[in-house]
Amino acid sequence: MRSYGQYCALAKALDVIGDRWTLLIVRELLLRGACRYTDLKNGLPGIATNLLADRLRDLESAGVIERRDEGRYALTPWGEGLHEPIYALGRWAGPLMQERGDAAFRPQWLRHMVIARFEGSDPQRRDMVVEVRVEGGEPAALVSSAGRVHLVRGAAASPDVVLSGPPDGVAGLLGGRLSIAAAKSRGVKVGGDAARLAGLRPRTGLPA
Amino acid sequence: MRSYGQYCALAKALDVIGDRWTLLIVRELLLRGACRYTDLKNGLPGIATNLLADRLRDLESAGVIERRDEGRYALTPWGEGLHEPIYALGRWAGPLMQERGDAAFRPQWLRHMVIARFEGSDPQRRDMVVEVRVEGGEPAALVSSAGRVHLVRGAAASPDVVLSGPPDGVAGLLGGRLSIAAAKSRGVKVGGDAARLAGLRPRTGLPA
DNA sequence: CCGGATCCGGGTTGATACTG
DNA sequence: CAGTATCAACCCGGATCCGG
Repeated sequence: MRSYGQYCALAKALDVIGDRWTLLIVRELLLRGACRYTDLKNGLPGIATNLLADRLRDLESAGVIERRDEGRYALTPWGEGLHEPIYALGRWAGPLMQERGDAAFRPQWLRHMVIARFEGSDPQRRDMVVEVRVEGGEPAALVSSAGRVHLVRGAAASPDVVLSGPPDGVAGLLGGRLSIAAAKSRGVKVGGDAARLAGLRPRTGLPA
Repeated sequence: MRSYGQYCALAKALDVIGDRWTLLIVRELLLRGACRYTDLKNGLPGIATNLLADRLRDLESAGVIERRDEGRYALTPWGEGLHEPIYALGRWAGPLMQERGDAAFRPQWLRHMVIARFEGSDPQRRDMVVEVRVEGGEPAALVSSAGRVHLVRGAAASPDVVLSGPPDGVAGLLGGRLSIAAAKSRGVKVGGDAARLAGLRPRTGLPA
């Protein structure tokens, strides 16, 4: 990318990650850890293969990613630091997630939404396990424990709540944009004690 | 901009602010409040006039900015929400600010750097006034009071410390990348009790 | 001077085909 | 699997021009 030529931190940041597709590549690496070329291509529907190769080269020479064993790509420690701006952007764009339309979806992106909303520790958070089954993806378990929320792969052993349905419905409910009733009307099935979901307590602005 | 067509909050955010120059326009509006077209053009050295007009149209139709009285452009409440991701990106890019080279500089960007590093309240922060005189700009006063740091226009009445010199030296010192000695070797003059600067206490990760 | 609009050359992106 | 090659379409940058 052409540099903005401005002695300003934001402009310098955009010199590195401002190109088209670049930040989405970092998103995939944040979500999934070290990835192979084909994993990235699959997690970035719509990218042209030459652009992916170009961006990976640029990111590596900028020091954001590095090549690991077996040709895997991974973020450097500095690259991991893009965590904060990326999730901040995701939270900002929450209102744009109302309609899915015909946009592509990958189940791993649900993890992104959960991190954006429940990141950090909240002592008042209730312990619980929510099984999440989004159409077209493998099941995952949202685990709230010791004040923190995680999303792990695989079905839950004994979930308190089970959520299943289309991506936009499940995402709207987990993202706090849809009430349980509204989510149901979008095709989401809620099993178990739905009222417990309120105990997840989304972040208010406190990280760490 | 062409949409990524992905049902992911980050991709949706980039659909809106991912175009070249767009986030820098928002930076100027965050720093200076409502701006006229010419103010923006001046704060964005290197932008082509047609691109500025295009971006302003796009941002308005997306709901990020709105036109006020006398043709001024201002952020909407949603647009103001870009504060967090923008300053997070600025903090991430701190290491890239080592060398100024021949990059353009505007004195108002110093404010951006101060916000990125000292944003939020810290009860252990010491009260003080630091006058900042960067070459080519009008003087400003960095005021630490009641745990918060602000940068206001104009010379200080009775500053505890006076900083003056070239942009990269002053920015390096305020940004924590240069020691006082290193900043002096880059042409920064430090008047008053330089040791007091340590009492500013940069943010550790706690907002609000 | 302010606030753009128009035009054009060159660079970037996107889609597809191809290769070790 | 992991890219490279090619080429058309689009976007960006720079210059110029125009109405108030």
